[in-house]
Amino acid sequence: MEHRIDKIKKQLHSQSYKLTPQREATVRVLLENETDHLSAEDVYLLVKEKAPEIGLATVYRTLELLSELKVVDKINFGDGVSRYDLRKEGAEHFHHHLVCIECGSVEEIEEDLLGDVEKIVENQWGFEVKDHRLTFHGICKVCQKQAVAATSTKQSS
Amino acid sequence: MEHRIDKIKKQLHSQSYKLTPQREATVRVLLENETDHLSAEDVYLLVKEKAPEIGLATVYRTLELLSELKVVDKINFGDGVSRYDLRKEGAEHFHHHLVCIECGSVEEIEEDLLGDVEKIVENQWGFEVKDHRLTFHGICKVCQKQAVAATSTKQSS
DNA sequence: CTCGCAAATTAGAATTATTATAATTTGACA
DNA sequence: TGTCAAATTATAATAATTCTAATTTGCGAG
Repeated sequence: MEHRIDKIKKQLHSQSYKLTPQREATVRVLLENETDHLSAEDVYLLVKEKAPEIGLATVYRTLELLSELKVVDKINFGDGVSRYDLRKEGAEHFHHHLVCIECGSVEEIEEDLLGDVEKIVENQWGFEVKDHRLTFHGICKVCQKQAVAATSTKQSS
Repeated sequence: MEHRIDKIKKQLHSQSYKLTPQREATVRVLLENETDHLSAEDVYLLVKEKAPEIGLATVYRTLELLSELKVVDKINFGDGVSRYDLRKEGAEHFHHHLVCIECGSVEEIEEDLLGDVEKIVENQWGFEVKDHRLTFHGICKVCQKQAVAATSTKQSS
């Protein structure tokens, strides 16, 4: 983890930003909750545990900054809040998401599934793709099993 | 257009909702601005021209309702506002968007480019896809041309 | 036809997320 | 050590959306 913090520190310095204690605490929270899709408020509450003097506005500003540096991506699953998601090291593009409409769980897909599609868009629409957002809405594995279980219970009773 | 309104009316009735004048005015605005990706506020202002007595809350409720019925899709391009986009008649899935990071223009892609990708997700992740959101961020045709023009001007001067 | 009721609508207040402001603090560097 | 820009803080302001309570609408029973 220290390695990744170091790397982010260098990225900041290369743009002449500093890794202040508040920023470091925020980054640590993001690293520790990498799979969680935290909202700004969530991050704020978690950071506050390590650094109680931090202000909400600072968290917002830090997340904004990390977003500019492409360290995190800001996403929106349709509820009114922005969520902030760390990019994997060296990832060129944003990863994809599977959002379950039953239980609300969010799964991530690292693989880039869009190579071919991007080529089509570039060739056929003349649009130079820089980044993408892809989210699938549907039923996750767990909820599918539960649905099957519920059905068979009903039938056998 | 009347045909499409009729169809929406039937959809509403099938769930025992009514097509009130306010709702009809809202639907008309959406139909007349089909390519525009209006925000709730935009819709409100346009509806107000035809039906000045309408309230903002009603517009929100109507858009919410249309969203449930899958007549419109609620999208979010990362600025803080939700936008509402009519589905094409009979479209199973939501269409895709190309958002230009230079000029902010939004282009739509009707074709379903994700058939193969959805199969991969279903087979490999066991996730039953019901719908998707796909947005590409990049440089549109027009801005690409302008960039080229600017470069060559600079070189020749 | 009209009465009553449920659904829909209205204006405006309330809530939530986010951004701006102005004063204060911090820390690198001369 | 003193200075100065950058960063942070608390708080106020704004923007988007939702809630509330009172009022209106319009269909179906009588």
